[in-house]
Amino acid sequence: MSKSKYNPNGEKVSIRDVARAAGVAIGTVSRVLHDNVSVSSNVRERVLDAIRQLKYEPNKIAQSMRLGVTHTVACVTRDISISGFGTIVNAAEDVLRSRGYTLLLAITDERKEREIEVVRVLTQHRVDGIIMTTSSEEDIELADMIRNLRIPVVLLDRDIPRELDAVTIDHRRGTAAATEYLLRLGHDNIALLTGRPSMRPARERIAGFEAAYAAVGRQPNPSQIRVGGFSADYGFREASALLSSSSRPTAFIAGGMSMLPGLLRAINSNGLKIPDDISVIAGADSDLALLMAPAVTAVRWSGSEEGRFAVELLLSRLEGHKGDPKRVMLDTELVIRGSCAPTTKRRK
Amino acid sequence: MSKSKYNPNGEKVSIRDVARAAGVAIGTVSRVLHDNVSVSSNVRERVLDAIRQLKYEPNKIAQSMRLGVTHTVACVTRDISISGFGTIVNAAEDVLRSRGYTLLLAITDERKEREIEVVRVLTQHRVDGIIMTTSSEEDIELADMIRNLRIPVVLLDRDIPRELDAVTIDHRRGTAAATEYLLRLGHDNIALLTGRPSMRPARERIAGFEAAYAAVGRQPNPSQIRVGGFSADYGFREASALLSSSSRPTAFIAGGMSMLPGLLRAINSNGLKIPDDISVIAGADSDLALLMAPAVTAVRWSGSEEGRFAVELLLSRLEGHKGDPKRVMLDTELVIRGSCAPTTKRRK
DNA sequence: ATGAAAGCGCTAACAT
DNA sequence: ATGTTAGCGCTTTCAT
Repeated sequence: MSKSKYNPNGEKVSIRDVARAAGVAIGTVSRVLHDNVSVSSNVRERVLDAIRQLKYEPNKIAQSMRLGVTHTVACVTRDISISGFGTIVNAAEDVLRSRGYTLLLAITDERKEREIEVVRVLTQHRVDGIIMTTSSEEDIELADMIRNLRIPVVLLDRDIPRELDAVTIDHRRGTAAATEYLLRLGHDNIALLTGRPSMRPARERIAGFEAAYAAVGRQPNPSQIRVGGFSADYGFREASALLSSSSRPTAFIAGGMSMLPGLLRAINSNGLKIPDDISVIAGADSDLALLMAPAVTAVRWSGSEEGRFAVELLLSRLEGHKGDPKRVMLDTELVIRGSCAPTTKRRK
Repeated sequence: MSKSKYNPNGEKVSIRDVARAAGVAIGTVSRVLHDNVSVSSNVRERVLDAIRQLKYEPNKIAQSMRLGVTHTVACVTRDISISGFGTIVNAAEDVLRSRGYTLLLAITDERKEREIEVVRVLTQHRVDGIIMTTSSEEDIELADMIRNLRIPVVLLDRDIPRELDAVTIDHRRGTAAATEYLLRLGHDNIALLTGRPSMRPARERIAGFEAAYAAVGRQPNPSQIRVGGFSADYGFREASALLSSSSRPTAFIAGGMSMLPGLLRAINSNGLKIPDDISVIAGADSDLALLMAPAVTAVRWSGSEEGRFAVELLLSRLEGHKGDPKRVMLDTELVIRGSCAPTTKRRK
């Protein structure tokens, strides 16, 4: 059979083997592979047959080498065991695949050294572009490294470096709406748990929080704004501390993707009941928020859109689009559920 | 400055540019790159300098071309917005990175055509190995396709094709323990919601379910075993149907990674209370299970270990290990929380 | 210790 | 319409 004839050891079959089997030159094989017009249907058939016989798969490594593009895009992010991130990556993969790209994934654990190392390796792999979150927008070394990249980069929920495209979330409006809602329910001691202001999502949430207070002529108590990290553990620690402090908040805003679990743990272990003892708003929606009893009021946006837009921005650059940095900001919506109660109704 | 001298357009810098800048042959540059002994410290320094000056990054595409390996591994899975899958992929990426590999990710949505297409593309990218779940262990075409791959494949929670390495989970024991526990609480009408038996996790759960019944000399009612899919939606639909059937179960086992959300939705919308009206066990642990009030009793295993073992098996093959298929089965543990009550205590 | 050169698989420019 | 060939960046063998 032709397989043993032209590819005796069952080894890797190359375009050369196909050419030999079809009795044509390799250039011709390449032509049929790329639907190039100038090839007779007779020859085309023979080549296609040989390809099937030999189970030939074009070598994209060699193509990349020759063409200077790899048709790969990397996504660099903190932790995809957080389902919000998974949703973004999922959506990104979907549109990338449908456009002929393959996704490389790198997890950074929000650590700068990892981010730098990982981007270096991706550069060596000659990915065509990168979609990423960074652990800090203030770090010069990080910013320089990204800026000096020779390939387009799209930021996820970051807006520095300014010269890059980015898709961001309107956390400011989301958090303002959440705060306003709590204020209207009579809460005047609201705690905001979020990450470090060196990251946009935290900055924006804080700004929204303060804006809502300002809109009613007040100011939040700075000690009720906790800005140490986006992790569930941080949420747990700070919530625990606040709950046992003398000025215990009557409401919490969990300003991060994985902060609600930590906050709930703290509330549970204090034996508090939502919403009777304490009101809660999640700064990101999740199954957990939706399915708790009572369900948790949440600031919602579409992670799928976030992923999709990021890819669109990137692909547009890869297709040669020049011009100023593009920013896409996604709306947020306050989904009111059962986790907040008016203060007047509160027992004690 | 040397940058403009040797790399005038600020374009891609190659080993040739480095060689020129250092005044040596490209072979020599390659030698210092690979810590090859035979290079004088004098020359080595000059080369290293040039590399720094030019910000040279070796081209892994060219290396792959030359060496025939890409140092990339793909993970092919259903949906990483499910946090259980994210945990596996996270862990896999971590050990891959630490061993010098880069992860490619492909999402299949559990659809056969996608699995086939995606594996073809990954083959073209010449990934060194693949870690994957398949949508069916009975599909001949799928099995053949995987078997004919020229690279090592490690299955995640599947055991067919038999000739492949795999890491599996002891769902049988986990589900048996869950069932036994419910039986001991007095439940005799337990529903099992799980996926199609063409996938190992479903088969094993059913087997465990039946084994636990058999151990007390009974048999489950076949109509209480629903085996149509692993999705939250499926869980919701079947749970809803069962809850409004004449022989409403007194307990549910949600046998899948994302089935608990669906089940809880159904229970909520029926206005039922856990555990008073209905007992629930999750077939996989999650934040949701942990943080519900009451917390949901769950069958737990380590997704991180699953990901890590899968990579270890794969790397061992990549390092040349021959021999029979290796199987690693991870233990499960029934974590008892507050979502199950004895039947005698049930109101009604 | 270092240089020179072949060749990995492919595409595209150039011949015919 | 088809064949031939240079060259993408690299590693490694063979000289020297």
